[in-house]
Amino acid sequence: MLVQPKSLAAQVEHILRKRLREGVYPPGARMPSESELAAEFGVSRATVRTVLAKLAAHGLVLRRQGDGTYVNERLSQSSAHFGNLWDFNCLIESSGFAATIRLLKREIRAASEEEARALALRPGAGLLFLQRLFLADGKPVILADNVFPLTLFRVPPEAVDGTRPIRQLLREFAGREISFAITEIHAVPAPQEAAAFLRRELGAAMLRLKMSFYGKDSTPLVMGQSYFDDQVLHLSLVQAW
Amino acid sequence: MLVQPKSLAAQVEHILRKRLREGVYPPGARMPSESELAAEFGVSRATVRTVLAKLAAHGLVLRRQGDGTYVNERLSQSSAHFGNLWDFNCLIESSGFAATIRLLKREIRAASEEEARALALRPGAGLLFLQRLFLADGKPVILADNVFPLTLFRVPPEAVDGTRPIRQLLREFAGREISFAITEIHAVPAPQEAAAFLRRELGAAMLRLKMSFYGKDSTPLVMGQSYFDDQVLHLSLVQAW
DNA sequence: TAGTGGTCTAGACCACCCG
DNA sequence: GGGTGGTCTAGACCACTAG
Repeated sequence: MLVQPKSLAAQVEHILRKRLREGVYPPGARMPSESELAAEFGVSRATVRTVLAKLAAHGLVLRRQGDGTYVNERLSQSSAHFGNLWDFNCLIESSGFAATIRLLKREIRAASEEEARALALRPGAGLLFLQRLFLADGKPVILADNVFPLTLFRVPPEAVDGTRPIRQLLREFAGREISFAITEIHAVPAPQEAAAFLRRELGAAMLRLKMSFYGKDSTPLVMGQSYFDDQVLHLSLVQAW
Repeated sequence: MLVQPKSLAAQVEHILRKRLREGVYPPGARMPSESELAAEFGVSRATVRTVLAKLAAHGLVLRRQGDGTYVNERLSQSSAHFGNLWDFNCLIESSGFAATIRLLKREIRAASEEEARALALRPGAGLLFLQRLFLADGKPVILADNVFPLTLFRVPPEAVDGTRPIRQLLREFAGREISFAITEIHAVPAPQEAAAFLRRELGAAMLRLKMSFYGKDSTPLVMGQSYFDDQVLHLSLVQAW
């Protein structure tokens, strides 16, 4: 039934997510039982269970002992499904817009004291600075500044494609995978630059996201500071327990 | 080794979280292997694995194939561990403050059209409205409005203790468990009421959180709108993959 | 009472990292 | 090579919900 490019569980998850997305299992509907799914895919019930547990943790489905697994019908309201808050491209696209990234600035400069501390570098170490504008259906929605340690890259920093999402950029040019991220969310009056690029009045209330991304070994990979126009793009999170 | 008040996995999780909290496994340290933990607790490796997977998903530990499981040392920076964003009491306490709730207003009124839609009621249905102020070490940090359908409660609405966290309140007075929540995060200029209670200037940039809580059967339980003073309390989220 | 999800086990094999 | 986490299985029993 299934071939093996990735794990069985990953394949099952991919198929189920696709069915949920395409409405094969419509919102509110009851899904097949664990045994039925296991039989259909030719895997053990345990494998199906790990997948369903993950989908439930992300709020896509609701499970009731003695009853069944149901498709969460309230997810249409929400954009950021737990794992795409950090990836603005995903966030924009899952809100139903077409996402594009425009590179505004690319500099190589020395790390400030704060940056050095956060990235576990010595002050003055080389950084690649990227300023980028994220557009949703052509409308500017996020202004993002990112700094990367130069030592991270396997290619000259000029070769780094600034129009890629961060995850891809790290994978492709640094051979690194993001393992976790810490995001701090603040409300601030729009500074001049953000107001200009996002077409808001100076001082208007805006969201500012300060993110740090780390690798598997807990190495700091990237820092970022972003201004987010929540009038166009809504920041909404699903949490499940 | 373990008695059975809850599931084995829940007990193991409780013990490991406690050890992490108390520094038995200090930040950055390598934890015992799955087999060692399984032997210590007298459970199968599979049971240990489900627990470690959960801790990893919440960002508490990092796992590396062929190497080991390590305590995430960057979590001290973060307050909201993606499971307590919705519970302001937890959020305040895990930021290191003492949390108290002050009940400002308690009303019984009819549902507006928007409220009725969101709570799946007919317009004009009875609601319990609570306005509450959350204090961190005595300083006001969150102003929260909540509306509950009156039909939810098993006791007269006057008997509902307005100084409890929402989860407890629903459990105790309605016999309901929260299954998931959807939170929308905006930056807005502080309205008069919020500015007054949170001691900020009128129009200052503030976070507004609009939350909806749902039960296992996807029933809407509560709606809330909260103003959050992010100058005292930081809103920071950990995400892991 | 039948069927569902919830829990747990024992064991197997693999992929990976390190010394 | 030895130990680690990653994957998967087959089967058992329990707790719960519905009809």
